[in-house]
Order: sequence, then structure tokens, then C-alpha cells
Amino acid sequence: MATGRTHRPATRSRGIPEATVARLPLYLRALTALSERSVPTVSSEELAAAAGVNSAKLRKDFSYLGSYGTRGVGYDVEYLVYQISRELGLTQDWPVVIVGMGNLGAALANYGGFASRGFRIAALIDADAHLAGRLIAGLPVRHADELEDIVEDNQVSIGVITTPAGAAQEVCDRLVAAGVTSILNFAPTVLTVPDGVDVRKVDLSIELQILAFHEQRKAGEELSEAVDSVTPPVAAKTVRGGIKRPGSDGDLPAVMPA
Amino acid sequence: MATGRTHRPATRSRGIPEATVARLPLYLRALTALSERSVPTVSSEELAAAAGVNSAKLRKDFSYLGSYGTRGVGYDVEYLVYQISRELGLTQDWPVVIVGMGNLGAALANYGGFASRGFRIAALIDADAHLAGRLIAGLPVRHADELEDIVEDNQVSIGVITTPAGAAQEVCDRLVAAGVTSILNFAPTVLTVPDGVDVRKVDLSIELQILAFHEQRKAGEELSEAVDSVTPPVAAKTVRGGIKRPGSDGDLPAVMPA
DNA sequence: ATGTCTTTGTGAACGCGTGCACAAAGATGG
DNA sequence: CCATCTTTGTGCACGCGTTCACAAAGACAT
Ligand SMILES: NC(=O)c1ccc[n+]([C@@H]2O[C@H](COP(=O)([O-])OP(=O)(O)OC[C@H]3O[C@@H](n4cnc5c(N)ncnc54)[C@H](O)[C@@H]3O)[C@@H](O)[C@H]2O)c1
Ligand SMILES: NC(=O)c1ccc[n+]([C@@H]2O[C@H](COP(=O)([O-])OP(=O)(O)OC[C@H]3O[C@@H](n4cnc5c(N)ncnc54)[C@H](O)[C@@H]3O)[C@@H](O)[C@H]2O)c1
Repeated sequence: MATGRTHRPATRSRGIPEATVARLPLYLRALTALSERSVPTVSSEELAAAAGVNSAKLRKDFSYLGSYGTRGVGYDVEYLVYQISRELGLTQDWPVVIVGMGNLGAALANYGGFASRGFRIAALIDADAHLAGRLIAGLPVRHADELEDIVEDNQVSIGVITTPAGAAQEVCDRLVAAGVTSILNFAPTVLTVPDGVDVRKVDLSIELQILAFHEQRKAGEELSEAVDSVTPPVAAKTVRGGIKRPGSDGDLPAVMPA
Repeated sequence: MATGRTHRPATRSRGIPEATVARLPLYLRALTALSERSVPTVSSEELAAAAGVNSAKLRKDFSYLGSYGTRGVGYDVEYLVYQISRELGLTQDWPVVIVGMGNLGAALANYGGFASRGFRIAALIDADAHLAGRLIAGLPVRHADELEDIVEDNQVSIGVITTPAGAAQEVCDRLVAAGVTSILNFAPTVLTVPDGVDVRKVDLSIELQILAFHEQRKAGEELSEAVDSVTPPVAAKTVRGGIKRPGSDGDLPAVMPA
């Protein structure tokens, strides 16, 4: 879904479906919560409810990892936590670098959720010489010149990009060249990477736009008119929830093609 | 993908596939860039490359919006920008509230990418009385007590939750009760919402764990041994990229079920 | 006007993901 | 040891999304 290339048949060997992999962290979180409450076992039904998924789907997901359940009883919480952690590679710790220590980068650096899983911030990097040396979340910001050395010295294989969009591809290229093979990109750009490098993106703006689409649809359905002619330069009227429109709507060109 | 319930046949009427909706913002971004460079038209091939998708997929996506292309030429950039904006509901502005003004909330408030699309921050909300009145990104933080009033007065239909996980469901419930019907959740929790309310989540931790999974797989493939017996308490050795393991790995129970 | 060349729009095939429904496994009680 | 009851593991069918491949549409030159 977010991998750079089309990715052959997803994961080949003992292929765990990509959709399943994406849900494992969800299960793990729910299981960890149960573990903290010293709950010994859970049924697929209970766990599925906690994770917000269908119970059959959950059972099928677990079946890809092997058969760790006991019929008539359910799953052993501790054992499942261990198995999923191992499958996700969380039994080792992953050094991570964050590049671009602005608003977002700083927020991520201060986020405790990193270390609680197997991730460790190896370094914070920024191109701004003014920031170099400053402490963020107890770590000194390193200058971008050192990027390659940092990645190699710390065996970093995961990089987080929180630079402006314009710098993202260049930063990405340098990370990859230095040995990083997984990138989490917060900049609103499409990153091009060689085969074998995974890219996942988090794009706030896109999420909001998707919500806006559904929001508009909900509003449109309410006053469901057949007003969707082919030439509707002024379609939306007083859509519920949203303020009508900015005073003058003339700033949108609305150029017709021919 | 992130809607609360199973959602009947996605979007019923002139149903644009959910997968297509999720790509429209991507196209829009690429088109906006072209527009700024005053490029008059693009072929599906060029635009697809810019957006990082397959060109056939792009054409099919556009076909759901109607036929806006000209064979032999391509698509009119300005016109397409307008059509997609309209389809996404970006021709009106959407007032948004952000609840939880900690590290992440503050970063989002300072993010310029909101306003550049049709989103306007109507208010910043926090439960901490100490924060109330403080300015963040030029806006005063309002106390959580005012949440309902703010949502109603500003006709807010989109809410962003950046509180700790423990408070997220309660905040969500209050937002929904006040009239919010779309929620973007950054807290690592599964939110339960009534039908008709859309929830999308952004979970950094999950993204990293998915990357870790693939990272581990890449490393495992390199030294592809058939060491995947059913009882591998000590499987991973010196996995490339990651530091071996935290000194003692004894903190993981590894409890066997029976 | 006609031919050529480019590019769209879409029919059709395929593969993945989802969820139902049920047989088998195993626990538990008598 | 047997009967009953719970819950897993999975076969199967269905629907969505992706991609190929190509006919048709239209621009453009002559
Ligand atoms: N802030 C948010 O809430 C938010 C939300 C969604 C997306 N984003 C995206 O995340 C990125 C960062 O956002 P931000 O608000 O933190 O921006 P910012 O301007 O506050 O921070 C960007 C930082 O990157 C550094 N930088 C620039 N070029 C660099 C380079 N080549 N190498 C290393 N560092 C470099 C800058 O010095 C700056 O410190 C942007 O692409 C933005 O679009 C931000
Ligand atoms: N910081 C990150 O980079 C990051 C990354 C991923 C996820 N998250 C998640 O985002 C959320 C916020 O993270 P953060 O680092 O900003 O935390 P934070 O502790 O810095 O901020 C949380 C804020 O929420 C406020 N709050 C608490 N209860 C509230 C309530 N009931 N109503 C309104 N406001 C309330 C607190 O006063 C505080 O200001 C957390 O759930 C975290 O797990 C953060």
C-alpha cells in the first residue's frame, strides 16, 4: 500500500498478507493492555472487539503465524504478545534517525511511544546550523553533514523524514545511499526509491481531504437533489456543518477547458 | 478502510470507490504543482508518474468523475484541479478543531498545510487550565469545558484528536455529541463511534512496526536459512541494520502455553 | 477531407482481502 | 470414560481494486 514499487507477490516466502501485517500492531496493543491487567487468556471474539476488527479475520490472521490458540479456551495472552512481537521484529531494537527538527520533528522526538516499542532514536538531524547542538528531548541535534556517518556508525536502517517537501527527496536519497532501507515520510511528496527500500507515508492533509469528501457527501445526501448536471460552476449551497463559503469565492479560477 | 462500521456498499449513489477517493488528494497535489508552473495540459502517463501511480489506474479514477480528458492531448490542468477540488469538497472551507494541545497538537496548529487546502482551524482545545488563553500559532487555547459551545457556534464537523490515548474516547464522544461527524485520531486507541461518523487514524507507532516487519524480513532473506522450526526461542542473530539485541533479552517472558 | 498518430476510456481477467458458516479440537463436568 | 459445550481454524464464495490491452476518439499535418 505504501511500498515504493509494485512489490512482487508482496512477501514471498512464508508470505504473511500485507493486510495482516498491518493489523498485527493493533492486536499487539490490545494484547499488551490485557497483559498489564494480568488477563491470562482471550477469545478471538473478545480480542477482536478490543482491536476493532472482525473475529474471523483475527483468527485467520493468527493462523498465518501458526496455531497459537486452544479450542474451547482462546489464546494465551503472554504467549501471543511474544509471538507477535517476534514476528514484527520487536524483540530487537531498531535505531531510528529523524531528519528535520522543526515543529513535527520535535514533537516526534518528544514522543514516548517510540521507546515503548522496540524503537530507539539514534540521532536527530537538521540542516540548520543554528539548531546544531541544541537539545531536543535530551538529544543533541546533529548537523545534516553528519548524516552519512550517523547512519553507518549506528547501523540505522529506518529513517523518518520531517523536512519540508522540497528537501525530502534529497534527504531520502542520502539516507538510502548511506544504508537506510525503510523510510517513514511525513513530507507531502512522492518519494522515489530503489527496489528493496520500503517507504510509508503519513499525510495529514490527505486524511483531512478524505474526511472532507465524505463530509460533503453526507451533507449532499441530506438534501439529495439531482443537481449534478455536467456544468455546475456553483453547485454547493449551504452545506451543513461547513460554513457556507469564504465571503468571496472568486479566488478559485474555475476555468473551463474549451 | 478507516470508517467506523462496515459501511454499506461504500458510497452508494454515484459511488466513487474508496480507493479512488484516497488518491484524489494525491492527484490534486501533483496538479497544483503543474498549475503553478503554468503547464496547460498533462497526459495520464505524466501525471501518473508525478503522483506515483499506474496510469491506467489514474484514468480509471478520473473516469469516475466523468470524462474530463481529451484524447490525443491529455487533461486540462486547471480544469482538473477545479473538478477534483469540487469533488473533494475543497471549494468550501471546513472549520476544524484540534483537541489536545501538547507536542503534537501544537505542531499541527503551526502547520501551514491546513489553510492551503480548504481547512481552517476554528479553535484549539485543551483540558489543562494552565494552557487556557495561551497563544499557539496565533490562536488562543480554549478550555475543554467550552468544547460543545465551540463546535456548535462554529458549525464544526471535523475534529482532530491529539490527546493521550486514555482521554481520546471521551473527547471523541463529546465531539460527536456536539455535532462532529468526522474525526482524525492521532491517539493510539480504537475509537467507537455511531453510524454516520467517519474516523480515520494516524498511528506513527503502527507505521514503524510495519517497517520493522519488512526490515526484519529483508534481513532474514539475506541469510536465508531454513531456521524456522516451531520452537525458535532464539531465532534472530546478528540481523543486519539492527543492533543485535538489547543486552539482556530476559525481560520478555516467552511463556509457553501448556 | 483524409490519413496518421497520440492518448483516452473501459471491458475483461485476475488476485487479494473479507466474512460466513461449520467441522474438528479440546476443555470441562459428571 | 463419555457427553456436552465452547471456541478455534479454515473452506468457500463474494466483492473490490488493479492491471492489461485495445478500440475509439480526436488532434494535427498535409
Ligand atoms: N507540522 C505538522 O503538523 C505537519 C503535518 C503534516 C505534514 N507536515 C510536513 O512535515 C514536514 C515538516 O513540518 P514542520 O511543520 O515540522 O516544518 P518546519 O519548517 O517546522 O521544520 C522543517 C525542518 O527541516 C529542516 N530542514 C530543511 N531542509 C533540510 C535538509 N535538507 N536536511 C535536514 N533538515 C532540513 C529545517 O531546518 C526545519 O528545522 C513538512 O514537509 C510538512 O509539510 C507537518
Ligand atoms: N508526539 C508525537 O509525535 C506523537 C506521535 C504519534 C502519536 N502521538 C499520540 O498523540 C497524542 C498526543 O501526543 P503528545 O505528544 O502531543 O502528548 P502530550 O502529552 O504532549 O499532549 C497531550 C495534551 O492533551 C491534553 N489533554 C489531556 N486530556 C485531555 C482532554 N480530556 N481534553 C482535552 N485535552 C486533553 C493535555 O493537557 C496535553 O496538553 C498521544 O495520544 C500520543 O500517543 C503523538
